[in-house]
Amino acid sequence: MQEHYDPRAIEADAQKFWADTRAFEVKEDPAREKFYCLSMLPYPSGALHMGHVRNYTIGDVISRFQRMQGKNVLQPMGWDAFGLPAENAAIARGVPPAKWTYQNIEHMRAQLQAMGFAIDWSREFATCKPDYYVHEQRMFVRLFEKGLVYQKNSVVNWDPVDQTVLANEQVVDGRGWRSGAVVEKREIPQWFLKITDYAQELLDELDKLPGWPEAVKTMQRNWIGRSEGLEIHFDVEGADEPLSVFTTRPDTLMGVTFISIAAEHPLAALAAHDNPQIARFIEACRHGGVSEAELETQEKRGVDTGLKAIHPVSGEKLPIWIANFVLMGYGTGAVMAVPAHDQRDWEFATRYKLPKKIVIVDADTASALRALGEREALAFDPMSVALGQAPFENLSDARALEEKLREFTRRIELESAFTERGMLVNSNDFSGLGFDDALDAFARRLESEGRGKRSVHWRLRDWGVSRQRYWGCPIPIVHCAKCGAVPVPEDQLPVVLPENVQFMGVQSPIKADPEWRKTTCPNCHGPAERETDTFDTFMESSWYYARYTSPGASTQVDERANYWLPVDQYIGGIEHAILHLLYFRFYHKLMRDAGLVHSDEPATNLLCQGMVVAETFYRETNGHREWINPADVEIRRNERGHVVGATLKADGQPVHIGPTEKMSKSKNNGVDPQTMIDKFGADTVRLFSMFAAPPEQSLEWNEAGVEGMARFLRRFWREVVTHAAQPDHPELDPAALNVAQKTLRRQVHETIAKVGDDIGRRHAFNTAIAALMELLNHVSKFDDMSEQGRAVRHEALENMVLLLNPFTPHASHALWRVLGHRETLIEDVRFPRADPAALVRDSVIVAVQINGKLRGTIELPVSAAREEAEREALAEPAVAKFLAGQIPRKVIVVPGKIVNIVV
RNA sequence: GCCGGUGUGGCGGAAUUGGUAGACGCAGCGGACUCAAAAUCCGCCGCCCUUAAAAGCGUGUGGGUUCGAGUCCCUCCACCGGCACCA
Repeated sequence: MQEHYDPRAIEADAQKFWADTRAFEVKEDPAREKFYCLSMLPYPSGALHMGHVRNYTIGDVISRFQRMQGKNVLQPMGWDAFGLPAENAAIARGVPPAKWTYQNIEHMRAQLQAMGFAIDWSREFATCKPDYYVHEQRMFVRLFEKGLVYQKNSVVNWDPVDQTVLANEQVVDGRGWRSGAVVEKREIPQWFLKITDYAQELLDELDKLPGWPEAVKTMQRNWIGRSEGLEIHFDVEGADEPLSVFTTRPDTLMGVTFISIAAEHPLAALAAHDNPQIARFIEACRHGGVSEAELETQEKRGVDTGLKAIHPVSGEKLPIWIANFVLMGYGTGAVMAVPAHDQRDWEFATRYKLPKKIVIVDADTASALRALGEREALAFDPMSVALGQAPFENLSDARALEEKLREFTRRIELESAFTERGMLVNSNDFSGLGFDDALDAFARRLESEGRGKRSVHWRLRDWGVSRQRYWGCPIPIVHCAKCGAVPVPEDQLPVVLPENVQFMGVQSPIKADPEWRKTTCPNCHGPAERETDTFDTFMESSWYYARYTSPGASTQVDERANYWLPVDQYIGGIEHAILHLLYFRFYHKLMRDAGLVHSDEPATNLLCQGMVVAETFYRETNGHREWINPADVEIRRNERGHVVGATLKADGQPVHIGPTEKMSKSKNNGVDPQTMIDKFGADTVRLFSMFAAPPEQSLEWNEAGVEGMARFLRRFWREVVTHAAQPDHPELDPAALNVAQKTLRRQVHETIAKVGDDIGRRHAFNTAIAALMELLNHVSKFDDMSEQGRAVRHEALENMVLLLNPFTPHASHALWRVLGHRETLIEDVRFPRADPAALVRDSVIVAVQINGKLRGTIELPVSAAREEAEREALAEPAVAKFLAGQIPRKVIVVPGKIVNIVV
């Protein structure tokens, strides 16, 4: 065996062995416990980036660890192959998207294999192949028949120069990224999946996912956004139809001073009819992007329509305004405005000098009002309060209350809305009620008069799956002049996307080609046209996990799915916390309801890993920043190790140090994993990416740190090889060990316990590796060459090889043989278990504090009683000095940890 | 704007249930080995004052709870992720 650690040779050897023995191909085995470990599938963008390396290393560590627990572990891999970047490459370089995609897959597969991931490659697929997406089209047709699919108009970003729909990503500062033209909103018919039919279940079942991070579940709950409230109908002067609004704050109904409607609302069009100023405002609202972030941060503006709504309780006439922050897609496209109790309405009302009417007071004020016991007090308009003249018996109480109300109204008038729940005032016979009673009372009143009803609203909107792009799965619909939209019959599926195409400009080749869409109607057999939109790529990534379980199945999945599902551990980026992970859960329920799978949820445990970041460097000329790759920069430090500057290696001239940011092309701070693998080997890269940060935090790539990992592996290699060259030793006899031998053995078993817990339960891979480094430090210092000394060392090294195997499988594969083992497939050796007898300690160090400050430590037998601990603590010289004769008031003893003396 | 997260030495991070803050690694400093360099090995390494010892300070800010707070509560600040057509 090699004396020096040579990653290139040992990694090639181990990978060849795994490939030759098909070590990671698995099949269903009901007799064994299964473990399905899934990492989010990559988009084949061209080359592996560090985010992939991190994601798949985490998955691989968990997979190999679970396999060492004796489980039947499935770890598959595939390609999320449809998407926008392939079209961009096609437009820029003239390569067809399919060809570009397949080339990328070839390259990236080889890179994944060079990382030594324990993947069952026999199950691999790319989502852009017809034998994958045919099942998606069939499911869509069935959902269409079930009534879970519908078509409606929806707003998109429209580039008026390129004459194309833009993705939100392609809109930069409200302009098209290629043309620079100001984008417009345009409504076009699009297909939707009724995810809202599953809103309640998607919400409720979050409670049945203890293995998902709280942050993700909270984000999903907020995204689904169930809210209970009232739908209220306001009559509109001169209109036949009432105007409906939904509110979660019906208690503020008597504080409504105007109504805001979206620019796309039918009443807005009505008002614009004979008013060019309103028409201009609506036109202005058509510019800018459609993303929520953009709409919510734009300056709040509006225009009075001149129309009046009638308050359903007071009969008051309320102005109707068009406001740019009201979204037609949310709720009813109209909101009742209560400026005194809603911050957004407050800002709008302040800007346009609309009245604010206070109808809620805080608990404090409420109890003061109640204490006065004057029913009439509740009816006062706090805005024009004059309690001094009110018929109160106790004048000083009245004055104090008046002062309180003045301050309250001043704050609402000048500073901000009062948005908390409280007690109703100034609200006719509803005054004096709290939130819940007010909701009941208003609901009863409005329902009896047919002016409203209780209702539940969801923030969640139906899933729009239409994309006006070429490189996606064709939507299996035929448009017929006579029969309308008709789904393609199942026996005519798949509708195949042509792969050998040429891009002329930016338009989708299947939209540009007048022939492709020509077909006959499946219904009437007359001439008809195919849908030329394709599916959102989230469609493919919503069910790929199920397809891995059933390679080659003629249906979407077969019975094998119910052996493997649900996924036991899912791993991917936190950026997918909402959209992908919600569609993924939704699609699983669709498959369940189609009888394809038996479980309710697709994955029981979820780990969201943080991103990979790196330092940035740049030079600035005339305000233009030229970003320099970290690999080309040398850091300068002072004698204390503080960074004092950086220079370009090529010319020695200084460069600026920028912030540490997510690796990206634009900041040129990406580090190529391939370069790292070539230089250090896959095991070192794997080890560093697991050591540098806990998995859910961001990871800062640092080449000096990678060298540290290489150093550790070299030391470990040398330790094992040196030990293996020693003469054979007798069997380890725990009873015959001296103190130093016993100590090392205890450290070995403590490390076994810690590493197993850190990987299996905590997913704290970084501290697992730190514990192994610490143990290597202990082993290196242990220079006992006696027979039992060698036996203890052997036990230590053998266990370390196994504990490291999930992280550094190639090195462990080789070192297992160095230690004389004949069985070659290390994955079939079980993960070590700590020997409880080896963990026993005789004494323990206890900290002694005075008033919570550390003043000394004492060593006590493990079995020491409280009294003994207290006595020893007070006798400790450093402690006695601090006490200086003071009498302890109280002594707190936490056995084995701390003694705190309070004086 | 809304929702979620993070903040600890020069740097990445550790402290798992409220109990010795800084494990482990990097960088730095000193030394050994060497003709020399690399590699390797040994030691030091939060800040401040100091010859040293000792004390004091210290987990983004300000406050609170507790015998005891990086950890719990409130406030503010900064940064990161998502916001429905990037994947």
